[in-house]
Amino acid sequence: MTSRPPLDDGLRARKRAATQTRLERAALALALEHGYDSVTVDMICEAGLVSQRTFFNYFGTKEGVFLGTAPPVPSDADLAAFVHGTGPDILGDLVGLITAALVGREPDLDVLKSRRMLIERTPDLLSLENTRIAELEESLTQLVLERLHARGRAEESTPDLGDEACMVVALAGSVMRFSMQKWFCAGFAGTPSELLRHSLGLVGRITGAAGPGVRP
Amino acid sequence: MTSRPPLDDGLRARKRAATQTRLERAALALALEHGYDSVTVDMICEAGLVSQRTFFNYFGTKEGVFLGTAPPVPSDADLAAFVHGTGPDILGDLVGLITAALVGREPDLDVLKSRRMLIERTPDLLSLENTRIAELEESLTQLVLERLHARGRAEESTPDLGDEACMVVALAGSVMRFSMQKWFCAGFAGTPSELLRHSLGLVGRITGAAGPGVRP
DNA sequence: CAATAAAATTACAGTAGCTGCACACATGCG
DNA sequence: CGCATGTGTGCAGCTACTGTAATTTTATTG
Repeated sequence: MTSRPPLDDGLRARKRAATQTRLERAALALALEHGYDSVTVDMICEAGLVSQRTFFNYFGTKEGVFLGTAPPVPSDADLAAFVHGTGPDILGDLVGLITAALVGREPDLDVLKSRRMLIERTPDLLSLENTRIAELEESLTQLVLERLHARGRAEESTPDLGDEACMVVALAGSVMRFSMQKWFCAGFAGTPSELLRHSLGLVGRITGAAGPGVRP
Repeated sequence: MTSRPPLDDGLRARKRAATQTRLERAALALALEHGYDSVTVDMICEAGLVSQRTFFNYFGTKEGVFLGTAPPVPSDADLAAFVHGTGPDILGDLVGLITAALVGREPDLDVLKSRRMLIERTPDLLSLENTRIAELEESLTQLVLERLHARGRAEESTPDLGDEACMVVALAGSVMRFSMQKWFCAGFAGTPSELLRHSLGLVGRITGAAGPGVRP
């Protein structure tokens, strides 16, 4: 109890990380081969050389191993950049922030893409993923509120500022879902940032906005 | 097979309907009393005087009895009114259409409100509900596309018209989620249509639109 | 290195949601 | 009444998931 806190690179931590990725990859491979529904937790455990109980100690649910253990949380730097961003396009900046967090988490792009395609085509997983994102909404709303404050907006002059922040987050969710589907299901020939610009352009066209970045 | 289709008001149909609502109400009452997680299917079956097997024949899943059997589908009249609507506010009209379908399905308003509050506070149910709505998205997109065509828009001049329709549906989903949460969790002091107007006003403010219904 | 504390893994038993199947029963219809 | 069809039920079984207690593995300390 008096010793220094456990190192991140001890044998223990390395073994843990190894087991986790081993299970994640085994699960992904099995699902791509047999389909999500046909894959049982026991199959994954056998392929990953752990007991079923250990599996659940790691991921909690069957879906967990496919979604990854950690929710996509942005870096502090990105967070600060967002709050103090001076652009007029809050929605676009927020979408960018979320995207960066999502992509920056998985170093292996092939694995990322396989995983995303599996999620996109599996209702169970997609539903769970949306739930996870919804759990982030509260903190995102807080974040948007901070930015609004930083830009001089206040509850005194705008009583429903909290609602506005909440709606920004909700709209960002829509844009994300649309873009994800476009990117991983339909195939979008272009870069991610082009796709996001396209999506945000659509929003502007629909709501009759002059377009993001308009200056009165 | 040559006889006329089974009457809607035969003994059989009436018994079926009775059993269904009996189970739905029993489930709702149990969940409000003990909490969703503590209620087991067996408890609902005992209260509803049916076997577990029959329960699953009716609802398929535990969640099903709480969400209601049929997804909220608008009436043909409302559908036609939407497609040929001439207002400039597609988003608002679509949100109104969905709301009407949702409210018009449950005659008993107390039951509706209890159910919605339970759904809203139960992640499992909320997630499932979102999945159900997502299943309607394809047909809604088609509907929006029809309206766009009726207003003279065509793929020839706007290649990404399908994307635009898809985004309209996605945005409507955001507005619905926001409004539902506001209505059933926070308490909104006002009529539903006021709430929807408020929500749509927020969207306009965020995207920099001159506002829905603007006439140049 | 040996002893000991802490953490990880495991087996085992049990619960709950859900399904296929076969059989009994009720209803609608001639 | 007699038959076809729809409906309810019991049962066996599968899968996801959890609590518990025992066992093994890693880390630390004397």
